[in-house]
Amino acid sequence: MIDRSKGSSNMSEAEPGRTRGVYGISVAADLVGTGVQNLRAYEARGLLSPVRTAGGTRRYSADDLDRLRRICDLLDAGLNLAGIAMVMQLQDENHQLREQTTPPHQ
DNA sequence: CTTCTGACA
DNA sequence: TGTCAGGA
Repeated sequence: MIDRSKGSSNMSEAEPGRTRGVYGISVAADLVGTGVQNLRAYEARGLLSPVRTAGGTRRYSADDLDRLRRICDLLDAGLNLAGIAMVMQLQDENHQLREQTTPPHQ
């Protein structure tokens, strides 16, 4: 099926390479080389937070795709979904903290 | 496309 | 435990 409501030949739109690059779940699954069912399992474990459209379809941004890649790498490293979830949480906390406060460097 | 349940390595 | 497969 591949529901792509976006991407209607809209060149006039600004093109932020991150956070707004939307992909269908099938495209994201193909990109990471896994099935759509696995992507849902990752989201259920809190490894990802894809934007949900009004239709209920998931929209995977480039950032989410990068996160998926990290998941695959950590999974190959021998970690389970729970361990990856912790890594993701800590990484997200660190990212937010870095943007909020001034880096304690010098 | 979504959700859930079941089975296999 | 994680992945694959089927049906609603």
